Amino acid sequence: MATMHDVARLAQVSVSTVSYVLTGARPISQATRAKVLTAMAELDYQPNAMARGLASRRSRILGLLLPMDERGLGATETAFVTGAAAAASAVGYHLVLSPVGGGGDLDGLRRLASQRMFDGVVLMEVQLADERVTALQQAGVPLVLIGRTGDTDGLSYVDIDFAQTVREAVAHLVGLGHRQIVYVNHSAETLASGYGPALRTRDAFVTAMTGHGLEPVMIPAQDSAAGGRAALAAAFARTPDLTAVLAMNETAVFGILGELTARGLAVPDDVSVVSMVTSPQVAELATPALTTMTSPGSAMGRIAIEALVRHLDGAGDERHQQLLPCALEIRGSTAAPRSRHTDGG
Amino acid sequence: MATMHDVARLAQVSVSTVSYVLTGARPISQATRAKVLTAMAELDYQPNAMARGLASRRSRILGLLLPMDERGLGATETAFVTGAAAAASAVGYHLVLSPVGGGGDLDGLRRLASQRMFDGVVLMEVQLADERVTALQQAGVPLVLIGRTGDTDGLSYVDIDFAQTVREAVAHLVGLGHRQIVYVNHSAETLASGYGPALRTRDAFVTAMTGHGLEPVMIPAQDSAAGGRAALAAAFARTPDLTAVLAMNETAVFGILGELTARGLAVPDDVSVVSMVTSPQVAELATPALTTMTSPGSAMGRIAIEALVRHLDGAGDERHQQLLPCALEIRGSTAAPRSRHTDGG
DNA sequence: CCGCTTCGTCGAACCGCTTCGACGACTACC
DNA sequence: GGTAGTCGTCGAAGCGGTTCGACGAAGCGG
Repeated sequence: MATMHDVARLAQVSVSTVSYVLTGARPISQATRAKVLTAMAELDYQPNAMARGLASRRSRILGLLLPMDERGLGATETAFVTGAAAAASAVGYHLVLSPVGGGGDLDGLRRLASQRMFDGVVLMEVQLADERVTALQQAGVPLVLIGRTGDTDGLSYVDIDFAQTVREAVAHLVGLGHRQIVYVNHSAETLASGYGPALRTRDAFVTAMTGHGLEPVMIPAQDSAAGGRAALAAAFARTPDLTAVLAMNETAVFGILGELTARGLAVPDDVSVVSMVTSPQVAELATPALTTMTSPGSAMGRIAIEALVRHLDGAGDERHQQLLPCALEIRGSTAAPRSRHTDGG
Repeated sequence: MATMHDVARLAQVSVSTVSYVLTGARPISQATRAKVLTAMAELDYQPNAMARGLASRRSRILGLLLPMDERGLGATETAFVTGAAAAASAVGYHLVLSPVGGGGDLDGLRRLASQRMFDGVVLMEVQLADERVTALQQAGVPLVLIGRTGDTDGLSYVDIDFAQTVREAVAHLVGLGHRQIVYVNHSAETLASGYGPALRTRDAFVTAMTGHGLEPVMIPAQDSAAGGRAALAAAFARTPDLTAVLAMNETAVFGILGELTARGLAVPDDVSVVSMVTSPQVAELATPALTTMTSPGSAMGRIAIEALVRHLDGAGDERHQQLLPCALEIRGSTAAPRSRHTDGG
């Protein structure tokens, strides 16, 4: 491995000159620059990342903190992670995937932050009240959240615009003529734990339905196919003439579809289904393919990283707060309701 | 941020003594150790990762090189990545997710390797003939492959035992009484490009079927639901009385299921389906849930990292070569064939 | 009681880069 | 033509650790 000294010697200049050629921190004449560049090429020189990081106090490494308690990432999260990795790589940063124990491991987090390995971090799966955020802030690490806390004062975040997403989804169904729409949310425990997406979509659903003069019927469901089945059964018990299901639960939605088929109901002729915050790949797995509110997973990853890097490179300490809506993608699982009951109620 | 000097001053010892307390490279008396530890606690000292990396020439960072050309990772790859991240974190290493341009970007790879940022790397999606492997070897980076090249001499790798996996899958179907089994593989282009899993399962399928005295019928399919549909149509054209499908293509298998339903055929009563190298989460999305050869994604990630770290920490330069079979998990998509043709040919 | 190890600690030399102050050589302006 | 800036370059001092050689104090066999 050639070092800067080797390059300097070969080019007959000082080390600092080599450094300035590399960083552009000071002007260098064309002639000198050429000499140095030639020497670098000849020696196949690559700057040592650790040395650079130590001297400049910038590691050019970003941390992606993800909770590891869950049983694996969903398609949306995966898209987010790869989008973030690609974006980081594109701007010359490295991205460390750092699984952190869910919640309890605050000390571990602080230790991580104090090692000065990360120039900044992206924190995933933020809860409404999240002590990790304050821990990280106190450690002085530049921070971008995915999701957001209740109080976002002085914080940078990127999140899904759940209100807008739900509004559009409901508008789509109502526009098709649906009146009996049931919302299948995450489980009651998840709601109770303060999981932002579940709470925000719940509120948004109530608002949207009420706005259309309709009754907001909501059913919780476990994150599993069985949970979806059970939820659909519960939905029919409560609203026998439902014609549409809005689901917030990638896993449960397939159970819903299965249960629908088992009951001899066709999608979309008897019941329309919209799956929210869902990736196209998953949507295509169903037959018919699911109409979804497509999650901007990869874009969110990119935007989060770009915001973080902008904050690091630029001197400004502006906060980046952005909400991204999910895009309605109409596939085969939604249609006008078959006029079973023309006007009853 | 307190430094080692601060700790040394407070504990009234030299910096090197503090270092020895930390690394254990030399014996330190109980009394001194206690003084140092107390000082560290008082100052809330955390060693600087960059400085340590520079001085020790060990960054404690591992690279996970994944091709970024594809449209996102599947569930199996995701499990692999998270498994690797968890394993790295457990042994005190960091894991950098490094998307590298597929194939052509050899120079970028070399540059990456020369930066000495990674103590070692895990290379995913290895092709049968993969120049990235030699590039990395020449750069002198400790390396573990996921998948394997044609010639694995002197290389460490972890891969799926495709031969064993296919043998078990076929045995399962044959054991149920199936005789007309069609194998749906990846696309012809993928085969032609030298994609190991596709080639190895192809060969294994021929061997397994021939071993049972059966004819190995194989159909390629694009990696999409539509591809699965087309493949199934082709399969029926070629083998009208097929009773079982063995699929090597997580995406296509859902198209196959859809097409089966469209043709009025029930799973598993009319046609049994086994999906290979598939995660349980995906299996549960289908109705009925798919019988799979479950991919050991997370375990592979863990094993790869552990092998790499063992190689780094231990002095030994033994190679780690390991094949992991997929486990047969019987769910609802396989059953004995309905005796449509009792014995016909 | 002497010479030899072993133990515990220190000081100093790096690791390979960035960055600051200094300085000679020009250019520019009055 | 003297003074004041720029420009281009150099030397040296870090950045915060690790690690090696050295050395005094014990411990030990003869």
